[in-house]
Amino acid sequence: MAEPLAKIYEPKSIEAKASQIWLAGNFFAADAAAASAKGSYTIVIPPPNVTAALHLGHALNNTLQDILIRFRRMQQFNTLWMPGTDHAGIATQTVVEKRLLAEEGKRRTDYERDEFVGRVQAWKDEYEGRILGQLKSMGCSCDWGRTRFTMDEVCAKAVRANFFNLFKDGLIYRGKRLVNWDPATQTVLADDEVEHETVHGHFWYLRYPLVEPVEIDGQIIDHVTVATTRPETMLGDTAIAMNPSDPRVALVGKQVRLPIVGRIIPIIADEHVVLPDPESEDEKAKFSTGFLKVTPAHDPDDRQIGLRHDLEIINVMAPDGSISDKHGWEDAATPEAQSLLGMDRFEAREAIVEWFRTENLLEDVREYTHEVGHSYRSHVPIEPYLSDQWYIAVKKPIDHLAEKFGAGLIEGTDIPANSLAGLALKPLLDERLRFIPPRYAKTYQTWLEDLRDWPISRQLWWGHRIPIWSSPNQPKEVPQIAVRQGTDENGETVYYTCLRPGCEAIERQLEAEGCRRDPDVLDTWFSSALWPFSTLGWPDDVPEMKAFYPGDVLCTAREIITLWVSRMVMMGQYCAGDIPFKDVYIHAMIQDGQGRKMSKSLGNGIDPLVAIDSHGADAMRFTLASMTTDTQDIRMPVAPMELPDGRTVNTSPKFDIGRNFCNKLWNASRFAMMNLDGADPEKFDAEKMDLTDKWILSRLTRTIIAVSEDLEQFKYNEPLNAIYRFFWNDLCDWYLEWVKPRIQDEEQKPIAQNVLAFALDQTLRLLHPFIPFITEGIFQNLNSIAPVRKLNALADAPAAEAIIIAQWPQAVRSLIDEQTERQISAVQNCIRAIREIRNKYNIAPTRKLNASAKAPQAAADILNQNADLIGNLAGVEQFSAATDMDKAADSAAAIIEDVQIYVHGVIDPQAERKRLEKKKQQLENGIKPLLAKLGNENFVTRAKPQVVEQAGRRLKELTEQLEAVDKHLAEL
RNA sequence: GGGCGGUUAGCUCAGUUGGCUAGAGCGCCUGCCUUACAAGCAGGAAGUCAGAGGUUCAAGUCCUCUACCGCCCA
Repeated sequence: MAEPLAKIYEPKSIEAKASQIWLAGNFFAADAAAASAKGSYTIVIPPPNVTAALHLGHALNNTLQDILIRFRRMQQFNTLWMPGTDHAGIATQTVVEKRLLAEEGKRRTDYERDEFVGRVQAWKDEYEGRILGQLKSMGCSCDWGRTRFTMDEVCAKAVRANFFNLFKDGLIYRGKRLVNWDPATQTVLADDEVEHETVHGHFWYLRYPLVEPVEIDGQIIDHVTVATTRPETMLGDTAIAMNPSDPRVALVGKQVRLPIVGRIIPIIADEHVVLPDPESEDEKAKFSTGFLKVTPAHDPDDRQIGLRHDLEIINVMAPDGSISDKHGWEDAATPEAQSLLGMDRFEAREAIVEWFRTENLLEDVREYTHEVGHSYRSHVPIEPYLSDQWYIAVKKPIDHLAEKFGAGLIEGTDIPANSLAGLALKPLLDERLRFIPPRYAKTYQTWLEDLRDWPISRQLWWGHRIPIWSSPNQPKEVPQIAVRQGTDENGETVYYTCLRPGCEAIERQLEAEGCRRDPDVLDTWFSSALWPFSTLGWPDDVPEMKAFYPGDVLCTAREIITLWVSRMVMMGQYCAGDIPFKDVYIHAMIQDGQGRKMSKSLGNGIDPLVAIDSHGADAMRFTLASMTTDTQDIRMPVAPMELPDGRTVNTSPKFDIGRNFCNKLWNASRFAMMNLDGADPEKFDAEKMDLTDKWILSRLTRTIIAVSEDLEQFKYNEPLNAIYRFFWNDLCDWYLEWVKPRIQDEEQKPIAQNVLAFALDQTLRLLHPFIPFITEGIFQNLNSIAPVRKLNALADAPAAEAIIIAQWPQAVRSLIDEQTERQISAVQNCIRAIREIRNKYNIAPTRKLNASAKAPQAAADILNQNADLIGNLAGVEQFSAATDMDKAADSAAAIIEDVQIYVHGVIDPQAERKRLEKKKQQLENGIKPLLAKLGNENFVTRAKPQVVEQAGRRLKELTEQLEAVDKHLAEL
């Protein structure tokens, strides 16, 4: 026999107790060999970054996943929730670099590569531990024994295998492109790692002198004026472009002497140049001078112009964004140019503008607001930078996949069905991949349709090192390697060799032969893309792949749809031959009370562990789930609160919702169990159930149906609301109150006990996915007090050693009893009416009253039959109803539908008049629109007949009630 | 610039295929420490459904436009 429930609900102790039970039972573990008639159900966790501890958004994300996995586990699927963390290349390296600089004053380059990686590894170990600890505190029922990390051996093997396959299929290539360069972290970024921010900047109008003045329409022109937002790039200008339809087109072919540098550059004609038009709505035309400085090394558009006109490419910056003549700028000969070397790009901007001003070559400065790309990690402006990078060809057909996935372009796109982009797009179009809510499918589709090749190399030290060795000499081909020929930065022939995983001997041999391994690492998303199967052991032939792949649902935030979801689908198809999940559930973003993102810098974040300390893990989960609808934001007011241990920390008063609910559940369960002593299922007789028993079982059944259907559809707020209403408003407010006297009655007791035990059991099971700890704790006690919960042949709650593996409630539809529900509803209305009168007349709760009711025969019968129910909850001693009941002169009256309730001996004419006048007003308000409707011939002839009939019936009812009210008023 | 959300009670939000008097929690007001629960119980007040127009017998719900707030993408 377990201890009875503690008097006070204490989340901490119940959390510890439940965790212990789950751990001891090994209930989270998934067995690839297990047979389940239902099949398997798999979720892979979106691996949190090891950059930092989890925030409330993660708490939401993982709560929702845990709800799904616990629901399916109770439905007896073979469930796997795969946990793990992500190495988050650039993000983690950046935070560690910042910390090293702050704490030790050292930069990355002050360390050897291995040493630095070791420091990041230490950070990772610390945060991985914290993150997994947070997840466990939240109650996440992940299979912890399978915990993976994107850079561990198992995942690394998958990365190597996939890279090799892509390379062998010719999908990985070396390309020289203008990349999104982050000068702060000194790495290339993919397009979607660039954030566009509005910047209040300027257009500077710079005069470039012509080598020889030109006469156009009698005017001598000795210079052209270019408008630029980035004057510092002028050092790398290699042409001036103008639109061929510009009236000054005679200038084409002339030459300009580039200020500061002295470089002689041509004026060329290119359609790209926007003609000036000060009146134009188009910003570009408004600010344009008609002359465009062309800097192919530092601007994507200029790069295109440069390619069209075969212009020289002069890179004037070092990788850190400072002005440099060491990276492709060879004519920095003038003292002015020399003086700029080494300056940061923004310092150089100022210096150059100042130079133009002093030289009287600065024609104008105009304010200009525009969007500028910034690094999503370092937040510095992106520098378009020409460099060699590894790319994945996303729209290239893959011949050997044509048979499986089809070939040719997907209709309406330029995407071959058997290209990587096609592999990701097709399942959506075929409706095999589904987004919830559906609107997010568009984000996914548009992104894939506009996709460009994916740059995968990153100039970082923290990540999967690119498995390519290069050499000027062609290596000997063996089956474990793939070789491609290319040209290096200097145009020399180079052989790129890629190796399968597990060929360390060959690697050493290649290096001994002088092959150099690529120093770069892979984009983090390259390994994340493999997560749904790398974690299971792909590419090895393991039982886990057969048992748990493809998975079922991915649960994530919308910002990650393009970065991650798309790439998982792509690689799932390419590597494992199938999509990694059927459903993508996109949940809301958590904001603070003012609708701002939670962030460290604003100090408005909430640590899940703090919420657990302040309110309990179940309370946090309850609140998060109850706020989850399909909207895209959740506002969570943030307020500091003092914890028992003295810390003042951010939490949210919103968690009160969950805590109050848990407290209620605790107390109601405690009360129920206090009364379940000696409960014996053998003594249950369905024939002896009273109206309240049948009613609560009917309500319970409806709740089971609703909750099950809602969870199938990834709804969270609705099922929780349904249980809330059932548990609090039906079970606690009414059934428990009605049970109290029955427990004292030996005849009634066995019936009430069994129904109560069953209802409590089912309520706990329905709640378990949402609030696992408290339900487990109570369930254990219930197992001791009433080990068998069943209602003979009517319904069964199969026993289980723990609720986490208990069978999900089965709806017995025959228990739904509409007549009973209507009858109880009439009884409740009667009770409420009497309570209202008690309240209005300020009658002490202890004072017993007499009451009567005038009602139609059927209603009168019900009320008479259930007079004790009314008596118990309304404090009424004598009650009787009849069709011809007279209203005693000293009684207060209430009119509810076709029933009139009289409460005797309490009349206060003034108060009574007030009440009745109010009721009259309400009735008139209801009657008015009905009269208008029914007086409208269009309504009567065109609305559905049952609607018209209903309105007529309603009008009759309300009119009768109004007559009754008038009668009572007259009698006062 | 393209796309997507939101605007309903003081606050935070529900509201399905258009159809009885638009709901909940918190807060507020009144009365209760009633032997499960004051983190509670009983009762109550509170809404021009952002604005304008349209479709319809009927619009919080469908359509168009406007305003404000926010997100994603370029």
